[in-house]
Amino acid sequence: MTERPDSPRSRRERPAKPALSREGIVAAAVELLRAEGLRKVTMRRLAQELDTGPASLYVYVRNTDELHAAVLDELLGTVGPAPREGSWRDRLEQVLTAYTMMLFEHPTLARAALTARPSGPNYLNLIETLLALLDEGGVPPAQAAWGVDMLLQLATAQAAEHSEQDASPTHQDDWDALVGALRNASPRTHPHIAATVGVLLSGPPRARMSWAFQTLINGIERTAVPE
Amino acid sequence: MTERPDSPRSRRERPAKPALSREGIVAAAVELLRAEGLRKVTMRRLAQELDTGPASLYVYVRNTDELHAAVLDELLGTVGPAPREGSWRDRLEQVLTAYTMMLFEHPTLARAALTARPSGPNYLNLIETLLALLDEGGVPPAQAAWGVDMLLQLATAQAAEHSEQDASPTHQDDWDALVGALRNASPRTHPHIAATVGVLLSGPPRARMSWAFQTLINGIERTAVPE
DNA sequence: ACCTGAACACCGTTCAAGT
DNA sequence: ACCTGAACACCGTTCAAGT
Repeated sequence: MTERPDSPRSRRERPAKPALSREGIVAAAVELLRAEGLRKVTMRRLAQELDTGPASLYVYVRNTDELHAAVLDELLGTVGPAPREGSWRDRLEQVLTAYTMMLFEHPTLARAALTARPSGPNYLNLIETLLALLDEGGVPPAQAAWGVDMLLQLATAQAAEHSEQDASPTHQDDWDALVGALRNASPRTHPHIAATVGVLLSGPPRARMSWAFQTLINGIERTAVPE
Repeated sequence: MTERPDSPRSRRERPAKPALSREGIVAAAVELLRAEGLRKVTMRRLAQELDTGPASLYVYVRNTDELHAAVLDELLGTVGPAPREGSWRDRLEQVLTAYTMMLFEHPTLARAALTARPSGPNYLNLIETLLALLDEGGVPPAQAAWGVDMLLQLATAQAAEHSEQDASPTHQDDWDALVGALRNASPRTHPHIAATVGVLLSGPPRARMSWAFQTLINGIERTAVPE
């Protein structure tokens, strides 16, 4: 299951030397992300892809983090608007799930998103959608406002953590080590772990994700913001 | 406000060439983290600190991620046991806050913790403590089990995101850009953002963190796990 | 003004060769 | 067996110099 670059030049036939521009750079970065993953979206590699030296990119992009944030906002456009059917709760979960799924495909991007917050139009639209749904559900505006932050954080963290894509051997080993440690926990020193280890590790990821969103929504509904 | 290595050899006088061992390596990594931050905890730099070549470390540590996970578990020992005073809710929040604060000092480590889960004894103890407190609060075991995962995820994500330490100019600029974008959101296209922008950005970080923990605890208390 | 070659100061990881 | 020098294949970012 190795990665295919798909085709080094897609979209158009790439004229000999397209003029540099921020949009062009970001577009090339997205293309590169799709083809080879974020780990390859480096200044040097991107410059190579654009037939120039790395220094040239710094005219349009402050640094690597900013580049990644721009890529994220671009991908956010993929998520699409809220569905029209179902309860506000279901629709809220659907939007969050769609956002999470998009990030699942690019775990490294999710990790970046946790720190470098995007501020592009697509991110704003997402926030607006979430606020509107919470409002529709009768959640007081203050709780909705603080809650949106948590919902996005949860979605991002889920993606950064559980990403199935990231089947790197190390990741798997870490997980196995944790599972082993939990299973072997002594009932004497760690009674609660021993008693609950079955549930601790149970449930398909989808079910846990759904439960997580509902749990957080329930909390947001019921927890007043300090005045 | 530049970083001081404090003193290249601390603790003991460092004999000419201490024998390599996993513990020695991890200890040196923690020392290096404290002195210069996780960004400097690289295989090469660590090897240099230990007077050897980078290849030698690979005998004891699988790779950089595993090294970071080991460092995290080591720091977890710092967090200490649950307090004895106060309601289970307060104590739960205190433990989570202590954990978060520890991670706040090392944002990069928090980011790493999101993916490379530790499985050392200190991590197990933390899980046990959280389970015990939820149990004391009468939260059904299944909800507590899934909830612990979320609580740790939230704490980690908070640290990775809001870390005040990470006052890197880029981070600040990103944030300013987002604030600007929210403030300028048109009431026509983004009515909910426009109406709520005050609260969206309000509140001291501590208050928001506390609210976030309480919100999640409330949700966990009230949301049944699918059978 | 805009662009970039070349350099600086780093990385992780592997492996053949040494002790 | 255990250890490691040296190499491979990369990084981000800066800046003096060119057009």
